[in-house]
Amino acid sequence: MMNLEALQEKQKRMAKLVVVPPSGKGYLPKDEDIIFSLDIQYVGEDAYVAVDIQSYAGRKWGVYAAQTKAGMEYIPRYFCFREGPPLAKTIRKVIELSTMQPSLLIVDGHGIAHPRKFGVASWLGVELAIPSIGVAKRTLLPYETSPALFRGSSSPISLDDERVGSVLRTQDYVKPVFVSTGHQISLENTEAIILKLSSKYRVSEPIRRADHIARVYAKGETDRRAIFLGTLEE
DNA sequence: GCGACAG
DNA sequence: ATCTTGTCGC
Ligand SMILES: [Mg+2]
Repeated sequence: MMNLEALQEKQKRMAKLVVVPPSGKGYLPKDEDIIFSLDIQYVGEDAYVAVDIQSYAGRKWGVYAAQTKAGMEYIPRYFCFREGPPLAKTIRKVIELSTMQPSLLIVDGHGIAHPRKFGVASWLGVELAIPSIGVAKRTLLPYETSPALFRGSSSPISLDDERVGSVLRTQDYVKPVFVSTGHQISLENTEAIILKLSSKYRVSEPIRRADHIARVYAKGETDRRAIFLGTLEE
């Protein structure tokens, strides 16, 4: 196991570096901007990472996948230290090999909707100095009101009276997802982007593609729609 | 002290 | 996240 008190201090320290713009400010997507959407599947401590690449307008550039190691064991609230390192390592490699520079990262987990305002999306955004969004399927913080039952409805998630995220309904009558700023993007734009990308299902299309490829790779299989990079060393 | 707790 | 069989629905 690890020293959780030290990791907690690291989160508090790094959380001060997170940039949370007010509505109307921060990163604003343009049609040709590149979005990296990430997911990981695990086999023990082996992490099978997938990076979906598409433009904001929807042009698909493909999916890359690589195998590396989890940062540490999974402990709720310390998830950034498990999934952050393998994501960062894979993203650096994909940028190098693809020549594509992401303007935005979409992460399967929370941003600042976290007890110390430092979820994995924030960790990754700060680490790479790239705007990031956190989208989770379950919340870590309690919330008062549920959003209306229609696609696009949202309600607040707060921490000590500070707005840190939203419960967002991405499909009519379907369970909502939980979105928050990761780094350098407003909650308003975060909601708009996730809603736009979740046109068919509860989970956004690019995250679904990343999830699928990571799953295929973890099973030792392959898929012609993706580029498999093998094991990342160091 | 006990249970909950993103993926 | 993973473990697992069937089942419902497009
Ligand atoms: Mg995931």
